[in-house]
Amino acid sequence: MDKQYKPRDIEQKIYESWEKHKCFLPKDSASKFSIVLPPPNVTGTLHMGHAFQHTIIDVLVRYHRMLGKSVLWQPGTDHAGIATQLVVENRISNSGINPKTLSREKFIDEVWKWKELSGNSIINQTKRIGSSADWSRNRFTMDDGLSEIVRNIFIELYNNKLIYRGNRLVNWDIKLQTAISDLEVVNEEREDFLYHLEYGVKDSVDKIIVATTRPETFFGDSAVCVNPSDTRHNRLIGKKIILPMINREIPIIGDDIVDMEFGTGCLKITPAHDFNDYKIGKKHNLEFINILNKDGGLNENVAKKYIGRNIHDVREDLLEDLESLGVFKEKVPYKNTVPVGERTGEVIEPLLTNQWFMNMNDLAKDGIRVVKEKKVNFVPEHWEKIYFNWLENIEDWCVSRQIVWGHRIPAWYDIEGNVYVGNDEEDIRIRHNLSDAISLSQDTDVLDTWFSSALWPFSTLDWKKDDAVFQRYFPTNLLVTGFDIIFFWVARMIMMSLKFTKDIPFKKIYIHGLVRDSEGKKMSKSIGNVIDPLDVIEGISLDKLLEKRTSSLINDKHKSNVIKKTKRDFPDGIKEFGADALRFNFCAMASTGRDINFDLKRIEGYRNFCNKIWNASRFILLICKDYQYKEGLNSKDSNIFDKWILYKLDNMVADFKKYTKNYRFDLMANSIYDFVWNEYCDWYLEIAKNNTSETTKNYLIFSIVRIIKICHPIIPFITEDIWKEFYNKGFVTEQMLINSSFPTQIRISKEYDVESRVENIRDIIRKIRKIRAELSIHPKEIVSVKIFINESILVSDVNEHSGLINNMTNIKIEVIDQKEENLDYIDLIDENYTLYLKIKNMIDANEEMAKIDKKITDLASIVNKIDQKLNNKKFIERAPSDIINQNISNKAKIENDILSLRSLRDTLSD
RNA sequence: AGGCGCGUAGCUCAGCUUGGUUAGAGCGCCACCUUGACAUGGUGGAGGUCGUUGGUUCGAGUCCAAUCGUGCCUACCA
Repeated sequence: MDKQYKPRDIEQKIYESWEKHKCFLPKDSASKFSIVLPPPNVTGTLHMGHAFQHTIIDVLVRYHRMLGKSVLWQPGTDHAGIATQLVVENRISNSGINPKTLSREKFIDEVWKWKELSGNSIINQTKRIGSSADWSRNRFTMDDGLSEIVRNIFIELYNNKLIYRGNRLVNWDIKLQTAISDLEVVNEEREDFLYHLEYGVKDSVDKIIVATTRPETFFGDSAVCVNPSDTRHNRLIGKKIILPMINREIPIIGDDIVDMEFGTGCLKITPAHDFNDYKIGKKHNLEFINILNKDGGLNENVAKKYIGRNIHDVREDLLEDLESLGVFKEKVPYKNTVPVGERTGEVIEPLLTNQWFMNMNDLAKDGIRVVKEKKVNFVPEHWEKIYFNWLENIEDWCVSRQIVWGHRIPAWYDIEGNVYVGNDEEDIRIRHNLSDAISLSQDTDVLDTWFSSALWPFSTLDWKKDDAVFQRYFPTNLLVTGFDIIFFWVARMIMMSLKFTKDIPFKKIYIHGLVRDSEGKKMSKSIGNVIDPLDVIEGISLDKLLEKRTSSLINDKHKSNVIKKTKRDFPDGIKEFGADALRFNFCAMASTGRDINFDLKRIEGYRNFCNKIWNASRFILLICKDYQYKEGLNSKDSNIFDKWILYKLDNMVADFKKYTKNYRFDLMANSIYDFVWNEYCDWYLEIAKNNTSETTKNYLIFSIVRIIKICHPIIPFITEDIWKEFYNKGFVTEQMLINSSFPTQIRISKEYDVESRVENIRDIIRKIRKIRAELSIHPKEIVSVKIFINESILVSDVNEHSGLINNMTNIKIEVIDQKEENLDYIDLIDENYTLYLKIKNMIDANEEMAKIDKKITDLASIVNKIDQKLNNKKFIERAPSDIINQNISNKAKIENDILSLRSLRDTLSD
């Protein structure tokens, strides 16, 4: 083995060998563990969120696999309708062709071509972080099988009257020219104005002033609304006004929805272009006047000179015209929130269109019920509130999109516009008894991407296709995902599974935080603060990083800033840390919080940890070079440290179990880190150096193998590689670690008080080291130490392990049977023993005495605090006795320490 | 406007569910150490009035109330 661990040399080879040996396929076993991967977009490249999520999943998957279960991790990708279509349109544009000129079929061909070309790149990246998914079952939402399920479910929902077609107001993105979900709309706060428009009232000298943020929609107004109890205006209710330029007469109506305090107290009503006005329009039976074409151009319902102009460009011109007509009087500054398309940045227009909707009422009720009944559990639990809140206020889901990439809606129309829903044209003709003479054309819309995603847990698990697979792995055990798609995805999967499989899709939902940059900002290509997980694994030079980060900036203004920050944060680029370090880091960060700030410094720490394990293994291999390992442990010859490390390992196994159960991967990582480094390497291995007996060798191999196994789910590459060495030496029998079994507890007998005996020895060593360091004794100086002990077991332990103590502290220790009176020694007093160190004339006494005085004062103040408690009558009366005793014994211990320090001080002052 | 998080060491975070040792970890910092697994290392150390105020309690980082700061989500008054 190399002196240093080099992830580059091992990771890819190891992954290939796992695949070659088909290690990711489910084994035969009575108990199962199954999980579906939230399918990433085919457009995507692996980002930190994926890497984090996959790590968490993979830890659990590997753990359960080592428990001998039949583990299925079902992977796949999502076709991501709009996102993918945009990417492909861009590609086509870049090759000099206008994508709009391509036929639907040709365009879809192009998408498939592109999907084959790059759609699988994310899968290859996923493999780099070690995900042990069953790639033989890889699925894509547009696969034939999945598409068939999508169609069938649509048809069934339609036949059940749960899907219907309707003319409704939807969020329209004029750039994409499609409806989008309100979840894809972000509200942006903008400094804007309230525009006051003054209309003359017909057959009256009265004027009425409306306040609006969108003057350009006045072409679509069909009423002006005032509050009936508003004495300024209510007498005008029932009269009419005439809209300027288009000379349309519209009524003044009354409704107490109008806030009298706001603006002018008069509200213009545009039922076809505003969600609130839509409701008012329905209520008062107003005219719905659409003024917009699908591309955002104004239609023939507006004044002639504005026909064809884009609604987002006309405001200034229109205001000028209205001003000259004396209608526009003033504008007042107003902070407004504007709906903006998440993908395009374009202001979203509510638009009346024919769309397909899914009635969500009953589905939502079932979705709420299974979580309320704890059949499905959120981890952490509080996320269920978010889930309930959404489902309780759910509206019908607009499932149609006016794009071409996706599952085409299985509906056909005859020339009269009658709708027929069915599998294909032939199916429809048979079902509805339509002759070939009637020409049918299919709906051009496709389904919202999330429609097929909602079916993912059962559509990928061979629902209605392979009962054995479905029965075995569905429902899945767990879903791991981010809180940002609880609405988009989690809720819909639950509802659709309940509806169609009559079962929940998963028992638990582990919601993880969002990975942010080290300053807590969301990682975004347009901000230029993205860290690519592959760059952390493989490393990247500063130049390349700069290029990456500046190439997709939305705004060139930021460029210099991005360059400056990147240079500051990564002066030498990013070092190569390897997938294992990245994975360990993700586990350590996976606490209950909502945000995860990504800090490269921490990864470096975990890379070092990997190196530590590497070297510990290497050390053991060196020591046990020609050793014949004997399965099983010979406890007769083992010493207290051997027993102690077994005991600690048992705790480790128990911890791991506990932390997988409560999904505290951060505590899991910390507990492993602490044990391996601070107990195993710092103590057990150091101790073992002093005694390389056969028994010890056996314990060394036994213990490191357990550690490698326990660590494997988190850091699979390095552990598998080390395993190979152990396998070659004949120390383990299973050829591959991934197929080995997870350790169970040994439950070592408690006949020896191993922990406290080892703790005593460690304490002696720590005390000596500490005083040596504090008194600045050079490490090479051998110090004579005597120890007087008043506990028999400790006498024998110290005698037995005096060589060890000597080596670990560079002293010469001697156990004496009465207290030492020689003034050349300084003494350290403990409850069970007194240490005498011959270092008096090696040090600067005054300096040391000052240090000791400070420490005595500190300890005295703690004693003081405890005394206050103990002197408090109420404390003695009401506190439980073990707490009181704890305080008493604690006080005694500190007083002992003080005594020891005083005595040390006295010795020094002599 | 409501809802949900967060605020603990220079930085990143545990600890709060179920109140009780001298509040922990990693990184960083300081000193010393080229000790034969590892300098991606070893030994020792410094550093915190737990955002603020009040309350409950014998006892509060932990429970309650208020408040400030901060982040997110949902719904929005044109």
